[in-house]
Amino acid sequence: MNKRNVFDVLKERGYLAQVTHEDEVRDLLGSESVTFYIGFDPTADSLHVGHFIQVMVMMHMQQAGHRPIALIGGGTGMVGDPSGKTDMRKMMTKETIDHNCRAFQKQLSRFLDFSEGQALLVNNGDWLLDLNYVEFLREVGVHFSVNRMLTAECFKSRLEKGLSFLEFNYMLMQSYDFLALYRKYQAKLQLGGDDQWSNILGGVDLIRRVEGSPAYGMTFNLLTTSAGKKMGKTEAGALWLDPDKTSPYEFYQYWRNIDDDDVKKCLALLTFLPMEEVERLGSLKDEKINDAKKVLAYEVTKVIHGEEEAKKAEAASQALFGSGGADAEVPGSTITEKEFQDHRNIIDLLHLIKLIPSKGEGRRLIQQGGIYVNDERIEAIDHTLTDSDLKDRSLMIRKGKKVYHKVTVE
RNA sequence: GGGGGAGUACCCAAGUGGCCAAAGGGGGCAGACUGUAAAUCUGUUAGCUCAGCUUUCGAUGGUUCGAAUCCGUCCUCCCCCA
Repeated sequence: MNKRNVFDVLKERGYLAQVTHEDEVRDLLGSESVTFYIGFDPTADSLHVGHFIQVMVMMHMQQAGHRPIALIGGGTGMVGDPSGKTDMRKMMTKETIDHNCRAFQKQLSRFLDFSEGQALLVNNGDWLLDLNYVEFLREVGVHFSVNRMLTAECFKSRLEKGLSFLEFNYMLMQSYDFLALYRKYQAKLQLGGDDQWSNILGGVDLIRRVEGSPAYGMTFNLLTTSAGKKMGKTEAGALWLDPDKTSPYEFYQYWRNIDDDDVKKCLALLTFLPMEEVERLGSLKDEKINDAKKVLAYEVTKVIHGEEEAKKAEAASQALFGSGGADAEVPGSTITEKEFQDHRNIIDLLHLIKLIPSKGEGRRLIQQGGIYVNDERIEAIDHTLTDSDLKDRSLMIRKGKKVYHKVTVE
């Protein structure tokens, strides 16, 4: 542990948003192995890039010799965090939550070393679900001032739109998590996205009051674009870590196409490249910054999907957009001879391979000149494909400028 | 529990008997320009067998030649009072 203080690393890379006690936390992280935790609520069956920032932090921390606890919110998920949300969350069934928890576990174990207790994975359902209401109120509830809670930033938007008592309790539950982890594993530090600030403070205060011991909290910047919007959104919704929900190719392409202004930030937050390299790549201008985007896309894809998938995605992108070899694995689908014969009409085929959600959309696309077959623009909405369109039993369809889809007939 | 208000397409939001598949904005998609970027401009954005038809304005049942718009019931949410 002769490395730099991880606190400085996190700060330099731009993760830090708020810290409860900056100097103390820095000293602590520099002097001993600290057990810390980050919670993940199982709101979907895969983590997405928003979560990934937190995972990156955990990796940095673990590399620096600290012990991460990944907390999966099997208990808090039953309530739903109202922080920053404008609408009430849909209540999820217990089955869904369990299913999502397992998916999270699987994904997290790819990024952190859980062997020999170097990192822990716990589920707060283990202690939250069997709580006795009155006991909980007496032990935890007494320490919370409703007056103060109401002034918390995280409830602000909900005080205008409505907030149920169920969700109002979320803060207490998360605070109790911290206390439980403190007691069980001596966790002294809770990390989280900046939207978790109020919830984290709740836990820090609770431990200080109940145990009379110091506890700390620290939040990280959310992944936003330079325009301030949440990043990691695609037309299909979030950018998922699950390759079945967002393919490595799509994933790679997302980062390849990111705004110039966001390149440097993403390199720092989402890759392990040394900061000198981040600085160098991030300061490239105009066309040159495309090189930085390629590095970014490759590196992020590598961390999440592995080197092999990253190379494939890179090769496919090169083949489609550059001058690379044509035999790379480009995205596409395989159909049978019969399906091809039955869908010779271009719109039918587009619909079959799910490149368009409806045939009306297909007509519009063609009328606007957005569909290409083997690099030739399709002009008529009743265009019919022939066998001679098949080159090597396949044809390349392009939708718009960037969506490539190779159809192979078997 | 009493009183008031609201539920409209992916989101916000106009529309209060026919001219409404429904203004406007956001977002999405496509075209132009580019650097597989951003900004900008243009078009488009319920479905289908597309100059025609079908389904949509919280749910359901009515009134009417005709309803997102009127009436009844129900559901959900918000505000004020208790």
